[in-house]
Amino acid sequence: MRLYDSMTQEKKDFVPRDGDHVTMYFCGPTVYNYVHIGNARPYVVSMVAKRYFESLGYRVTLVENITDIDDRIINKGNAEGRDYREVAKQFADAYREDTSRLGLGRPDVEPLATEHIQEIIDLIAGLVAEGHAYQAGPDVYFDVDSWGEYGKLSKQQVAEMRHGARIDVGDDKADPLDFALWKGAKPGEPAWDSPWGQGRPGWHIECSAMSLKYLGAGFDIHGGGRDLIFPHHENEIAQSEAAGKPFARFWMHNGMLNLSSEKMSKSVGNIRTLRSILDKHRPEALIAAFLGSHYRSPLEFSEDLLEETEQQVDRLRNVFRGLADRAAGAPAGAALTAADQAVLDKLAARHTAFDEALADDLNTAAALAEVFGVAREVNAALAAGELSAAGAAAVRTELTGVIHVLGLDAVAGTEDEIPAEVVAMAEERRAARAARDFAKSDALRDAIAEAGYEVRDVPDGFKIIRTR
RNA sequence: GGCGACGUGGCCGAGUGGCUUAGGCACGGGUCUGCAAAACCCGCUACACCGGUUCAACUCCGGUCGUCGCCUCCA
Repeated sequence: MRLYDSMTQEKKDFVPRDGDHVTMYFCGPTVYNYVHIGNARPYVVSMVAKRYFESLGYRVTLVENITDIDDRIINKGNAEGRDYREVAKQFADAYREDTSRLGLGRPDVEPLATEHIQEIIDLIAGLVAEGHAYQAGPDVYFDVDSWGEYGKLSKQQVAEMRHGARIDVGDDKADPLDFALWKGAKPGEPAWDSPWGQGRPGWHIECSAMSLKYLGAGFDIHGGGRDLIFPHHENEIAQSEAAGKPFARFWMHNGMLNLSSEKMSKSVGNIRTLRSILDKHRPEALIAAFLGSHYRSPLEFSEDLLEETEQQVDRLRNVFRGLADRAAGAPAGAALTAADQAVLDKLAARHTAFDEALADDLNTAAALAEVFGVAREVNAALAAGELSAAGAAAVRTELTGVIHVLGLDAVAGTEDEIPAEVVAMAEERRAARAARDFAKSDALRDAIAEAGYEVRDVPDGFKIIRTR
């Protein structure tokens, strides 16, 4: 596979450090509020990347942290008169709940910063001992000047950065670029004991400590949003490598989401939370919206986009419905016909193209196009009656595997639970149609639609499907 | 100012030096249907602008215009 690396700014052949084992770390959210849809993109990208690697036969360990100690969490707690832990717990739970609704499973490890204070302290102590960090008052800072490679990821010139840098009043930094590894606690703030007194970890250090703990030095892929390149990832590299730990081998950054017309602002109402989207749209539609463009491109996010992808997933769902109907009652061990084989051959070619698309820097948009190509070919074969029951079953099995990689498993689900009253209305409608009472028939169809279902007339009767 | 993206047909969005009609959505015309829906078939077909390189550029190079992200907390 070829994977773009933000460090070298080019696509490189990806070969895991450990043979058949891929190690990945993605920066997760700081849980001071419900996560917004922007937070969902790296989540989806990482889970799809994991599935792709697994489809290639690799074993994958994906670590995605949850930052549960941070100024914003503390501030929120203070503002609401609650303990910061309560705030962090509430939104960490909400984050897991919201992302789980996407149906992509969970990362293998989801470490919390507050459960790795010792690892963080050990890492900082090492940096202090090596002369890469220093204590200043109650705080400990990383000495940027001591690390010659600072700026190598963001391509920022240290001298340039100093120009525009601001020094916060009250800081004891020796250099405006130095960043906090450990923040001394002010009265009333959450704190842990450390060699430098009571305090809490700075933001960047947790990711270094936890990625190195779970994946070891020189792990394969570190990902996150583009906006994390500076300072977050730059700092992670500096503090990790200065501590003698080679860091990530590939840097994978996803593009930002733009909210059309609605600028993401701090004012609470403007933020599009993941849960608000999922309350209104099926998770597959959101996933399709993300996968429809390349992960590195900025994505214009809108209601129109979601409505379009709702149509797309409906299309895929219809393929599976058609396949399931055709495959029903397939006799075990039935031989495939030549026509079946022709369809399977086309599918195999699409599958190859699908894999090749993903092998090129995870080009999900091109991969998805192949899936739609299959949809057209399969529908055509179905319409022409060229697929036997056994053939349809074989196609369905193969196609299910393909869409699984993209996390679109839900479109393969064809088992809609239809309420008895809806079925009764459909039966009544059938009778009305048989009696050529089309006014009544149409009224019943409207009533069924009202109930959230769609009735389709098929040769031997009707078919009911759930709409949203 | 520094770093980095990007400008593709009605919309979204891949991609490549000389056939990809990418794909989806929307739209128009058909087939099917009592009418629909779904599905299939057909159609609509682009590459911001100006130069240059080349037998050949949407694709390479240079410039112009425009949009955007980061440089401060941020997925």
